[in-house]
Amino acid sequence: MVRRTKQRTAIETALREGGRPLSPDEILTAAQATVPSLNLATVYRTLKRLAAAGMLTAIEVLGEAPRYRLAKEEMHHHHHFYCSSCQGVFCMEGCVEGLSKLLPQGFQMTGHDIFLYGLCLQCRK
Amino acid sequence: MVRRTKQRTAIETALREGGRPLSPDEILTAAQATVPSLNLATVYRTLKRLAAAGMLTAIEVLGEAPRYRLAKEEMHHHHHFYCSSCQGVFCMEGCVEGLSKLLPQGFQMTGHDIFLYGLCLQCRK
DNA sequence: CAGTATATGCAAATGCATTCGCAATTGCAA
DNA sequence: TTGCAATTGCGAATGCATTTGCATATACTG
Repeated sequence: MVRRTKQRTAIETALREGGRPLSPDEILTAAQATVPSLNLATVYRTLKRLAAAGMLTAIEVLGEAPRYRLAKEEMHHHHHFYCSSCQGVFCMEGCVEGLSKLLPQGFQMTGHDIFLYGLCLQCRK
Repeated sequence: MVRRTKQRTAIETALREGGRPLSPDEILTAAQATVPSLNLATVYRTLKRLAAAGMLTAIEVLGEAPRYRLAKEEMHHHHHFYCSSCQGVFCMEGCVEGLSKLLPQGFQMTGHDIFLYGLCLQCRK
């Protein structure tokens, strides 16, 4: 039977209110504001449980630990922005046209990813 | 003093003739056609040396080992295609317009990456 | 051709994100 | 409130790409 613990609540709250995909460490830090004793292993266990329940989506980042987000917030097609100052990942609405014109002759495209790099609003100040 | 050994020659040849960015393992396999005794550690040592000399560019792949390519072949702006069947990475010419319209208000873009996924010509057959 | 510093192969070591074992803790049904 | 199974924290273990130590092999100068 699944129990509702303060660590799980804190982790899910962190994910829900993060406003952007979070790395396991970012989740740990955010949730420790509520449950200081929280352990990284527990974060991973909870992420795994959420993922098994299909409630979590992973966002891979080039050369870094993946970021996680509640699936329902990640549902629609969109892309990500990576802040090279704070290492944060942000979601961006919309997409672009004409990607298939990049495709080499005879290749078949099933999907795509776009990553923009730069400075987020906070770090730009 | 730097020596020209058959393993280095084989590794550089593999990179030069690969026609696409290669992973350390792909480089190992390709170069072993010439030097069967070649060791993965030697591949890494050679890649490191090339990188230190600025002759090598790394292409990060989501959740996988990076691919490497001689810098002069990677010079111009372009993007990559990942074949989900053979795990190969291919270069694509060209780029797309309108990326900056994705940018959230107040964010500053310094660069971008585009990855297309699908099947390469070989795997489609 | 000999001498030696550079390279190699091998296996062991690292660094890392992630997972596990286990004893102690804690929700929650009765 | 009680009892126990689900959870947790902790440290040790894993899996992985990559690096290193060292004895052996080899390229290259003289």
